[in-house]
Amino acid sequence: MKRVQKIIDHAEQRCTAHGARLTNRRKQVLSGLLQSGKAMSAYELIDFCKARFGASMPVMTVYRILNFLQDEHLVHKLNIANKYVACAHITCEHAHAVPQFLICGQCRKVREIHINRSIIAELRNNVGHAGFHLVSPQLEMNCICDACMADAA
Amino acid sequence: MKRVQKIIDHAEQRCTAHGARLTNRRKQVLSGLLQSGKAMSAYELIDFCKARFGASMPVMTVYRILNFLQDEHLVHKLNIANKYVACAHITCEHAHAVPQFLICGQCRKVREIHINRSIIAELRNNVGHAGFHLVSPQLEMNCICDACMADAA
DNA sequence: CGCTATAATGATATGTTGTAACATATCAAA
DNA sequence: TTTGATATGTTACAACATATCATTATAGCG
Repeated sequence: MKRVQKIIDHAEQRCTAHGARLTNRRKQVLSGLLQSGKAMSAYELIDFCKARFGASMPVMTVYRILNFLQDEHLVHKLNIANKYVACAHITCEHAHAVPQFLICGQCRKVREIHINRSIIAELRNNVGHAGFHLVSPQLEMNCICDACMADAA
Repeated sequence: MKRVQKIIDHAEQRCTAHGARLTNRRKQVLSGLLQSGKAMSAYELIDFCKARFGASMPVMTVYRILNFLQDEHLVHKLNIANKYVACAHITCEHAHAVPQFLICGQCRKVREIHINRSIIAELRNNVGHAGFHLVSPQLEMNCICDACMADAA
């Protein structure tokens, strides 16, 4: 799991760069998400960390840590599924791009892709005209993946 | 409340047109959402219907009806807020356009606007390239409304 | 019309997700 | 070493949602 360690190191640098601390607990939660490689609910994540690291954590702690990681742009919440995923591009230096999450309604697989800036600009424009300001333009889409599509046929 | 009645009638026509039944209970739920004019959780909706129509409904019934109404494209679920809204354009004849929901993180106000077809096309295109098919491209955005923005300043 | 199959609703219990409120631990700086 | 800030733990509960089985309504048919 060299890859995960590298990402964690990178994340830690990013945190310390502005005075936030990526503590052990926080590393465990982030590692859990990274190692599992998929979206998990807070409760699934607790089980996973318990099994993997022997680290049993109260629910409250996990939620707080997930919020912290979201604030640090290391994790996203998928509202459609009530699950959390590690950001796919933690190691990117450039400002974090806008993620578009594709969630298969059948098998729950999640794919994170990124969006053309012009689209974001137009959405942001719409929002402005309606008397709102965009906080986070993260998009989630109800999809079916090709595999499930084929199964259904 | 002539306006609501008109919308209900229209919705009923649309249902019967393909053999679905807009029963009394279902009308009550839809009317509740229309009359309140805002997004409500299932439990809020129960209270509202109770107060307005004296119609007390078990939770299960409301969720079933909300699902039915979503299948009929008469209601949308806002995943960010776990709330439900009546579709703003029930009476439109044309195929239902893609809604973009702006949700104020402060006061929870919801605004439904619509999206340029070119954007949808591009999103759909992205999705296709990633090996998924779009089921419903409804967008939800974390926003702050101008009023709350002003208050904060 | 009455019968029957199907769809809709009701009732109860339980599962899942998330937060409030308050206590304790940890660590670094004064 | 005290103090203050941040992080974590504990308990209790609120909010959201579904499973299951019973009951009622409705449409369609003979």
